[in-house]
Amino acid sequence: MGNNKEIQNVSKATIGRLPAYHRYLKEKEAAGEKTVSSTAIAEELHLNAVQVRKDLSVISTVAGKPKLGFEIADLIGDINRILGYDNVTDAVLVGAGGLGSALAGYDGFKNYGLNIVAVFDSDPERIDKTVNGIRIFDAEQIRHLVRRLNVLIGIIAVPRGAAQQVADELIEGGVRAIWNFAPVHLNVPENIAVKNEDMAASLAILSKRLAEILISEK
Amino acid sequence: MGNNKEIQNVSKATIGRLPAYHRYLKEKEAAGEKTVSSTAIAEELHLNAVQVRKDLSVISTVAGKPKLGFEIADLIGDINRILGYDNVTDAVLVGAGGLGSALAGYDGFKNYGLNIVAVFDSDPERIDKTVNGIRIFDAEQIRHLVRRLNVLIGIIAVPRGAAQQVADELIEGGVRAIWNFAPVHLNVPENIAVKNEDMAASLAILSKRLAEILISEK
DNA sequence: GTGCAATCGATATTTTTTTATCGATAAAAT
DNA sequence: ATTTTATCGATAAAAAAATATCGATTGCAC
Repeated sequence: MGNNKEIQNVSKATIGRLPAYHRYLKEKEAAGEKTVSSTAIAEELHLNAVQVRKDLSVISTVAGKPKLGFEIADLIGDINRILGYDNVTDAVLVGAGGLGSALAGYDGFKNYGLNIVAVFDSDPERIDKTVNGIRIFDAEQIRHLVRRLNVLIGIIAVPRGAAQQVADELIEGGVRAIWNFAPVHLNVPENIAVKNEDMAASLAILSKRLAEILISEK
Repeated sequence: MGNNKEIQNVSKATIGRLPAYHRYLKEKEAAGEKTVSSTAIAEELHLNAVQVRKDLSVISTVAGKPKLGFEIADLIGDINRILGYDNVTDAVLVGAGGLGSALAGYDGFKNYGLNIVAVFDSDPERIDKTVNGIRIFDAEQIRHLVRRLNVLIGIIAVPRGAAQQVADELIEGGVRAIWNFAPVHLNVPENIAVKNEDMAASLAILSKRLAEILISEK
C-alpha cells in the first residue's frame, strides 16, 4: 500500500485530498465521461481550482489539455498508483465488537488496498467464530500470529481501556503502523506510525463549521 | 455543541488538536496530577511545545506558570467550553447496519456533546426495533421527524448508493450539518456543513507515514 | 479559417501554520 | 538568600499551504 518511491514527495495535505478526487473521478467515469477540468473538480469538492491543478501536477504523469481538462482514466490510474490502491497490503484487526465487526464487514477496504487477514478478540464467545469470512483468533495470539503472518498494519477497535496493551502487543509482533479507533492516545515508539480515527476531532470540526454557518446567517 | 461566540477565532488546525489535548489531560487528571507543562504534552503527543502553548493560549482564559505549567482542570474546562462538550446537541442517525449500529451503540458520544435521538433505516426487519435503546424509524419519516424534532445534525451510515438521497432528505428536514460515513462525495448546498469521515483518506495518510518510516530505515 | 471561451501550467503573492529564539518568572535546590 | 532550572509568553523567522495572476494553448462555434 502506498508507492514508496513517490508518495514521499507529496504533501500530507495533498494526500488527504486524493481520495476525494478519486471518488469524484470514479463517479464521472461511471457516468461515461472521459475528461474533467480542474474547475469542475474544484466546484464540486468546494476547493480552489489552482489547488486542484497543483495537486494533480504532483501526482500525475500526464498534462491536462486546455479547454478539455484531464483524462479521467489517467488520473484514476495515477491516484491508484500513489495511494497503492492496486497492490494489496495485509492487516490485522483487533476487536470484534460493534465497531470491529463493522470494519471487518466492510468489503470496501479491498478497494483501498487493505486486506484484513485476521481478527482478534478476547471474548471466548467470539473466538473461533468468523466475521465476514475472517476467522476470529484469541487475543492471546496477537504477538505470535502477527509475526507469523508478517503483517505490518494493525487496526485497533477495542474499548479504550484495552487499547494500549493491544498496541503494545501488535508492536511486539512486528506491526509498524496502527490505525486506532479507540478514543485514547496511544503511547508508541517514534518509529511506529499511528493514525487516530478521531471521532471527537471530526465532530469538533463539523461543529465549528456549523457554528460558522449559523453565525453568518444571523 | 461548540460555543458560537468563541470557536470562531480558533483555527481549524487547532480545533483538530483539541480533542487530543482533552484526552491527554483527562488521563493526567485521572492519575491525580494537578498541573502539566506544554513540554510534557508536546512530548507525549509528538507535537512542538511552542505549538501547544499557542494552541492553549487561544482557547484558555488562564495563564500557565513558569516551572509548573498549566492547571489541568482549567484547561479541561476551557476545551469543554470551546468544543461544547458540556452542552448536548441532538442528532439523528441514518442507517442501522453494521456501522450505524456501532455508532448508535457508542455511548461515548455523550461525552462529546452529541445525543442521538432517532435512528432511521429502510429495512422493514429493522424498523420499530431499537439499537442501544434508540428507536429505529422508517427512513420514509426522515423529513417529517427531523423537522418535528428540530434536529440540526444528521449522521449518515448507509451504503454509498443511498447516501445522496439520505442527505437530500435530511436537508429537506432542516438539518444543517452532516457527518458522512458513506464513501461518497455528497452534493449539498453551500450553507450546509459536511464532514466526511473519510476512511480512505485516513488510510492514505497512515500509509504515507508508514512508507516514510520504512524508507528512513533502509 | 477566425475568433471566442475555457482551460492549462508557471510564477508570484498572500495567508496560514509551524518552529525558533529569548528575556522574564517562579518554584526548587543549594 | 542565592543560584539553578524548568517553564512561560511574546516576538520573530521559517516553512508550508492556499490563492491570485497571466500568457499560452486548444477545442468549438460561427
